[in-house]
Amino acid sequence: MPAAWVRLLRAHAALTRRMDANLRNVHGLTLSDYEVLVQLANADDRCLSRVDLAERILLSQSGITRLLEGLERVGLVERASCTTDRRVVYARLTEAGQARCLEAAETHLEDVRRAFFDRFSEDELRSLAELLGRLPQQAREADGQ
Amino acid sequence: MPAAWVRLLRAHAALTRRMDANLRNVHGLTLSDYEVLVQLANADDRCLSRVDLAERILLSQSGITRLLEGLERVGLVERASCTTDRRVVYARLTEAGQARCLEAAETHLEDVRRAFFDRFSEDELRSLAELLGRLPQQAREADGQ
DNA sequence: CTCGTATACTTGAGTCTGCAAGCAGTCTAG
DNA sequence: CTAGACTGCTTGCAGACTCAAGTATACGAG
Repeated sequence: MPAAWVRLLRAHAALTRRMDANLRNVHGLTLSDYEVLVQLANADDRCLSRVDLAERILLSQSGITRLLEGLERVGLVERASCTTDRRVVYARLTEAGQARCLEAAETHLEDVRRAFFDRFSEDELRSLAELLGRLPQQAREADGQ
Repeated sequence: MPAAWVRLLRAHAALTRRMDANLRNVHGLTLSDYEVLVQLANADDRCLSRVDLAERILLSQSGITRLLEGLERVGLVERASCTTDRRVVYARLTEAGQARCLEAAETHLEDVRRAFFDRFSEDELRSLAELLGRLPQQAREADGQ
């Protein structure tokens, strides 16, 4: 029987491919694009700094810069400066971004439903989440080496 | 509480980064490189076709071709032709490849131990593996849509 | 105030990967 | 036997991501 680690690798590859392909085809968004939109949609003022974003979706800072470039170009996100620290450049979700995020969520949540809710009971889902939560969730050492 | 899906994404990102970095630093191998070596080491005759390899480590065929280019260049893997079907080009683990795979395994298994065995009991590990195994494990539709 | 260090972000260069197209070998229907 | 479909592999191109270096701003010690 393949070990948990191998299955995690495969499940990740299989799921992200499927979900990314669906988001692309239906909404013209990458899975990463979508993750950024969701993070912003859930943030205070729909506004987050590059650094925060990088931490939340586990991407390097330069990755975030370039990802946002694309989203800014198509008007889903806009730049906003911080009044108290001029180094930070907020990424703010626009109205269009909010709308697109909601549309894409339908597709994505349907994928998540098929992948998770259709295969597990509520208890199983809770326990899967609990177990996965014990694995490292951050790139940097701090959280559990 | 973050859902299972989010935790899976993060755990994957955190773990692969850590493990990939270790393999690179200590042995000059990518995590993908290592996975290929392991698959070959476990295969009959230490020999596998490109297609088989692609399926096993969930990479596209072109990805495999280029990955093997690198491993061939440094002599860890060699090409071998198939007597019954001249389309297939086997990738065969060399002695050097076998040796390198064993060395790298030490580093990698230590990482796996820290990430998994130190955090879960045997029962928990079994149940994590079982739950993960119910998620799609293949890119193509067939296995569970 | 100012120098040194730390932080937020951007940019350049390079790597890894996938998709689509192409080539070569295989198989099947007629 | 042969035309057409299929399979295994490689290649051109483009995209997404990282690392390292660079710029601008902030902040603490003296």
